[in-house]
Amino acid sequence: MIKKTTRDSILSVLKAGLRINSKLYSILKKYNISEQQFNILRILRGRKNKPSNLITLQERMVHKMSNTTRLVDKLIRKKYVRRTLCKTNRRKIEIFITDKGLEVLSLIDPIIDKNEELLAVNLSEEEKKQLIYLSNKLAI
Amino acid sequence: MIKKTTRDSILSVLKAGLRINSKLYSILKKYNISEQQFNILRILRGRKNKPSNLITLQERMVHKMSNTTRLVDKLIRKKYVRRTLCKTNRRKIEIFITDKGLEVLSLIDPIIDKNEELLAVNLSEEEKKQLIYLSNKLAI
DNA sequence: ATTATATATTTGTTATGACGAATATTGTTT
DNA sequence: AAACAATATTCGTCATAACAAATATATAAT
Repeated sequence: MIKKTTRDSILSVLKAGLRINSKLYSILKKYNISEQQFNILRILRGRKNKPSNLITLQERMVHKMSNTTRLVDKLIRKKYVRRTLCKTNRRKIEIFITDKGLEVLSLIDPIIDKNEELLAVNLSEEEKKQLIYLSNKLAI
Repeated sequence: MIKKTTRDSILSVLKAGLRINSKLYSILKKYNISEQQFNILRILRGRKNKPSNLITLQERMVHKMSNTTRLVDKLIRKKYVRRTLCKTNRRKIEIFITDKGLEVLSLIDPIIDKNEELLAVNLSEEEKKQLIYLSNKLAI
């Protein structure tokens, strides 16, 4: 018989994750950008001018691998990223964030930050550290 | 400037939630049942023989409201639930779990339980309680 | 009674996720 | 070099999520 605390700890984290997800999602929606697209833009910015290929992106994405090809397609259509063929290895593509992509990020970032602060407002600094520690030990 | 602990606490919980999700999903997939369908079946079982309508289900579902009508459709096709019209209020439908639905639950339950225990294996009883407390304070 | 409003469900549409197959290129083995 | 395996990406398909609109019934207001 499974312990109630076991089940509840998993359920609590699952639900908290869903609440976070839906909050961030509702913000990004206004900018006509999906969470995963946002995630890709942030990864690209983080890599400065180093090019990224699809596998690099997939590895670093928060969410499960979806269809990164098509996610990038959508970002290209919005002119937030550009894609070129890798010259040394023609199987690879190289993906860069554009100035327009950086702009939209700088627009969204402070709003996400503010909301993340709101999401965590009930936790003290010590509690946040504890939560990081504990949730990292869950489900690995 | 947002604190690293704030951002990390949210990211850790988000990722832990995704890990839980993907673990449970991969189990249920083998039984050709989605998480949300499983969730509905458990809710129905929990309500014994009391009928449930769509709104009851929606309120209790862990995941965001998807399309409950169609989820129930799929469960009916598998003969795990049945649906009748409410006699006193013809806007409502009444949904019940069938014996076949109960059977499939009793098949899956122990496997889910075992995996939930595995997911939480690195946490002590005290830590689980702490995690429940902290994650419930996040994102509300 | 007629109109308006609220409730409960269903349906249509678009976008995305999951996953496997297909294609192209590169690297390795014989 | 030919055959084969490994790597990187793209494409096809189906299921589901998100959301809006439509439909049907019930309740309330005039």
